[in-house]
Amino acid sequence: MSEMDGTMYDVSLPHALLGLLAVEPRSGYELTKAFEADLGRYAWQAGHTSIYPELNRLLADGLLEVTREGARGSRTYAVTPAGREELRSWLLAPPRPAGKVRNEQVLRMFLLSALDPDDALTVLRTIAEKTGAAAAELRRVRAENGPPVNRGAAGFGLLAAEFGLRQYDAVRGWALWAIEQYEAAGVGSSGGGGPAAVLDESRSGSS
Amino acid sequence: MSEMDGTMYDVSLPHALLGLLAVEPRSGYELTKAFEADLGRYAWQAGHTSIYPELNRLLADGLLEVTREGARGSRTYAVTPAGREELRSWLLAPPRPAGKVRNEQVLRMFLLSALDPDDALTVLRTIAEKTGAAAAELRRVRAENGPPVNRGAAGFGLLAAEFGLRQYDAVRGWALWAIEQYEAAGVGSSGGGGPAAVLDESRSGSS
DNA sequence: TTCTTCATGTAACTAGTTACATGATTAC
DNA sequence: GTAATCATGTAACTAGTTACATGAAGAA
Repeated sequence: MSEMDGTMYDVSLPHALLGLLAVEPRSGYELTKAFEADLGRYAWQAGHTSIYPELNRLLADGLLEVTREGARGSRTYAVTPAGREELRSWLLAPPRPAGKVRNEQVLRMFLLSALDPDDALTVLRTIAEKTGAAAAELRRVRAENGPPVNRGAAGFGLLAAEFGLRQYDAVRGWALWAIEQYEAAGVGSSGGGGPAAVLDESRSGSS
Repeated sequence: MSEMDGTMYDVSLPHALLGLLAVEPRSGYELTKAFEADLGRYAWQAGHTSIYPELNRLLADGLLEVTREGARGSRTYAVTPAGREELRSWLLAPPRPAGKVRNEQVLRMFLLSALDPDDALTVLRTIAEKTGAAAAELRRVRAENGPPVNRGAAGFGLLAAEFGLRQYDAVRGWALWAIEQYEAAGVGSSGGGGPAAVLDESRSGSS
């Protein structure tokens, strides 16, 4: 094997698993669902094909233990003291500057300035609309039945919902601001040319 | 080869490159720096070892062309009409629900509920502090010399800076909110026990 | 008994990183 | 001439995805 000497784990899937299991012991199958519902929506995604091997690795490393073997071969995992310590030290350690970011949504936003202004406005309006709807939906769900998901698992759902909400609002606010900038620059009515240059002076007009 | 029939590209590195080059033709080296400075900070990261092969692929696909060959073997790439069209259709296409998210920072926040409240508060305070400082710095830089980076390349820097700012503020706001929740639940003074359960009722106290 | 869901796994592939390697140009 | 930076690349590895595969348990 290669799970050796108590190693670094600067990766994150293992910590996501430790975190979910620290809140509440679960089986691999349940973890898979948790990723689809909770974590996967905002923070980290993983399919069962990543999860199961990782669980076995964490087990071999002594960070997890099997607390129950149920029907059709299911195993319920719980975090060991060593696992708790690993999670704690990872969370308390200073994350590398700004952390790893790879967000397709954000990428799309940034590439807007490469589009011609009319297209950019279309995209911005869609973003504003979608994030507005998503935020409203989240608010509705939360108001109706408290923590939207994971009701049994305490704070997780609350923190996540609030974070998602603020995130949506921030993105929507940005989109609306960007639309204003474009419109103030006279796009959409006066045709191309002069003042649009504020946000997009260097497009070569090609194609 | 395998760059065949005008294919799907639901990936994103190629689009990031097309986007940057649509704003302004650059060499692979310059793109690498742009990823470090601009895009890489918020949206997508890539090292030169991913970029160069990808440029060659896009070139072979006819989405890019070499417009200049400079000193020590440098090639300046520009987007072809086909490339512009590819970028445009990708940006206008409806992104898959919520987009791919894999953000380590966000993961850390979510796992907070797995920590005991005192540790969680420490992390939250650090987050609030760090994002506050980052936002202040961004504001300062922007106020001083307009678009912080990429001054020659038009709107990109402006949109990015504003987005980053709102993002920082949102995260900071969330962290402060979360701190309030924990404190309202009586953590940090009254010791563990009763009301802390609001945010963390199910920690099994094990170890 | 058939279909669905639960529950786990392997194999092949894709994307991206780290480490290694090379050479040209500019600054001192 | 020596060091730093510009500029590109290859090879080996890691992480994660998709497709494939299996079987048990419960519902119809």
